[in-house]
Amino acid sequence: MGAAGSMPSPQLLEEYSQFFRLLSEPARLQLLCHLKQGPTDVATLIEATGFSQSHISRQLGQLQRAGLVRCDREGARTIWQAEGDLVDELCHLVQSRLKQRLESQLQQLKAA
Amino acid sequence: MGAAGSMPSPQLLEEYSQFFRLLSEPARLQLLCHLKQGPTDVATLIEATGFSQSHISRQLGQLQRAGLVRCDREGARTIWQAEGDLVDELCHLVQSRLKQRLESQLQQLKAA
DNA sequence: CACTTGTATGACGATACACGCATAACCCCA
DNA sequence: TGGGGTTATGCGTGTATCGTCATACAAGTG
Repeated sequence: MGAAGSMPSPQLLEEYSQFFRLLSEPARLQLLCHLKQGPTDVATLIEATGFSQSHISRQLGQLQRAGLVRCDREGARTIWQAEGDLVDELCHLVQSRLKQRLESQLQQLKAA
Repeated sequence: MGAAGSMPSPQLLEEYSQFFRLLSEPARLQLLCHLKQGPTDVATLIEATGFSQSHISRQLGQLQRAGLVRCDREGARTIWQAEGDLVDELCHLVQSRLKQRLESQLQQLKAA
């Protein structure tokens, strides 16, 4: 979405939106956060989140296809871990924005 | 989602996901891109995108509530414009990731 | 090989949301 | 104040996706 004059192609817009859609689900963000703490097996994720096993498996699958997560089979178990800092950076930017916005609203209230 | 040890609160995760959900719709990204070109009235957006008037009105409403867009009433018409560079930065990060990922896959193919 | 444990997947109900149509609310100008 | 143009909203429909249950698949152990 660069400067004026350049419109991203529909395909690129589609890819952007698909990526953001991945992060639009609290369950997936929660799983990513847990994996940020370090490699984790599924049993731990189940206990930590309360989600069903099948649900977790599906969400991890989606995150894996997007390259946000990877897994190593350790015997029968599967150990999952987050891959890359992209999501952290995105969340950090969004958090700054949210903070800034709330402060702005606070100023509005004070002025009134 | 900072470093190991800090888990965002469920409320914060919810806010993140709601924000990303906004960007998970190609129609909204497309509207944002058009508004990046400069302040635009709704008729132009209708012609540029082919969406119905009601659809555009709803999407702009959502973007406005999130502070990504603002409008000035110019007589009967409403002129809309994008606000801030947050989405550009987010898209830039995602684009880098997508590029990097494709190149990696290309290397895999070359090696095989 | 049976058996246990751990993971992925098909089927399904419930829910959420995009998108258009019709219409209401709004704003300007005779 | 009434009429034409512009934007917002109630409603209906279609579709996608979450989340669960049941089940198939994989991997280790007796």
